[in-house]
Amino acid sequence: VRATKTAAPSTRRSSKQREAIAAYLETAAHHPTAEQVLRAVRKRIPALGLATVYRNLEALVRDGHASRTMHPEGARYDTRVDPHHHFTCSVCGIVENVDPGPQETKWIQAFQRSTGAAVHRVVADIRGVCADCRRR
Amino acid sequence: VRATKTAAPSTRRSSKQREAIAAYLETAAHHPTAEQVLRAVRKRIPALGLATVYRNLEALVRDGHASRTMHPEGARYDTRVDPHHHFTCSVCGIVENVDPGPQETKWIQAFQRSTGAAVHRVVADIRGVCADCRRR
DNA sequence: CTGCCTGCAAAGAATTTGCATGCGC
DNA sequence: GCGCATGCAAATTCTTTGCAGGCAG
Repeated sequence: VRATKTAAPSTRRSSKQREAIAAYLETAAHHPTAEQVLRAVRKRIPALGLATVYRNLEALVRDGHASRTMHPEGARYDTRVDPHHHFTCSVCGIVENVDPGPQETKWIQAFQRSTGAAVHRVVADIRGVCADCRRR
Repeated sequence: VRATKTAAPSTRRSSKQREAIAAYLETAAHHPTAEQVLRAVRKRIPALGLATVYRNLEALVRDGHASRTMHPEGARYDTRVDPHHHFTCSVCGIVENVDPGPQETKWIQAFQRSTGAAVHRVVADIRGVCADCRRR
């Protein structure tokens, strides 16, 4: 019986839980919350605990395999770790990835020049109505 | 004794709490959290309750006098309600407002044209190191 | 074996809500 | 006087942590 400190799992060991969570995140396009990951992965591993989901998501983020973004409703996870943005439709609630554009790069470069700051990362939260919802 | 439902205060009535909270937010440049607003305003109104702060901040946001942005550490409030962005220095933690630039407008226009979506709002979360911290 | 990882439950942290009281009108 | 906003405390929600046992290596 020794001191414990149940932090995020390291990358050393595999477990079917870890693999299932990572696999689900790969296929999930909707930037799921931890709750949604739990419900989805429980279809394959019914005994899965929420704490395990959080611990593994934390590890995935720490190791650069996923990213975590804050929404008003809570944290959302995503396997895209390269620079990109999010578009949220205020009608249907869908969250889509948006690639950076050349105009955006120029904008950031101008910002760096004028302020003297060094920019490491830009995440834009774009809100509006998606094409599908506009048609209705 | 009647049914109650303590929601955000309406705009009809004034209270010194409400005014003090709004006034502080006007002068606060650091995009304070609810906790920080509480501590600051308590210097003038020691009995101020945290729930009152939350309720009034909610009302200010609802009425378009303030905006709420999610940071990994929690919600932050700001009196700027026109389009703008946030730059967070990862060294000193300061949060600064960033005005939209012409390049950014072009970027969003290109996004709307290519996707067919209608964009209502864009908030960029820019992370990096500010000029002051870079000099050290 | 040995210790990392899991599941469950309890602890924390942030935010919201219920109620009785008091202030603004 | 009436009713809305406040203050306090309890309730919620989201996330993290403590343990004991099981599985991977």
